Amino acid sequence: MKAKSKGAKRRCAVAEDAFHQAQTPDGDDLLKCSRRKEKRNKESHKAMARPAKLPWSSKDRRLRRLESNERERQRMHKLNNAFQALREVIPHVRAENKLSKIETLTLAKNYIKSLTSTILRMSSGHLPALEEASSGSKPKPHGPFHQPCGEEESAEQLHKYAAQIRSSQQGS
DNA sequence: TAGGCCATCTGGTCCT
DNA sequence: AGGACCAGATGGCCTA
Repeated sequence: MKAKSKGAKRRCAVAEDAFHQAQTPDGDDLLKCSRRKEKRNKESHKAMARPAKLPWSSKDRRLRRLESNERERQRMHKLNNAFQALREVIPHVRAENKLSKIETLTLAKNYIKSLTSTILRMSSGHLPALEEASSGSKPKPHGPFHQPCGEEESAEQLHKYAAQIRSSQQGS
């Protein structure tokens, strides 16, 4: 179990940091903020040879950076929500055994493949969607249904999926 | 203690 | 022009 409060704690720290920065008129002095910022400042001195054309003051830049950070946080939260939603629709995974992101993606991929194989087998390789596409206006060039998928591959995918589930359950 | 995973920050690039 | 997206860097937490 990962520390769930970490993000919030860090977020608070950062917000506080930003607050202090906003309070202090000395805009270029980021050294007091954190070791990370200190280090990054040092490293990026060369690269930070910013063109003088930037219209913003250092205070404005800071403000815009903070706004960007917040947007990025929200974006990542949405991404994580999507990951969570994905975790919840992958069957046979115990709730307390939270899948990592990479596990979620890999498991989902194999699950989709196995379902696709099963569907193809059950429909003898003739899916309505496929027929529509072939006779209709716009054939879809991409997608799992267009991958040749025989019995062996189907079994292999199912086996792969089952093995992953087993290993993820044993790993707890 | 090393390694895995994660959240966050950051600057660059793409897109609208 | 400004927001979205991306990838790299960093540091914290947890586990073997």
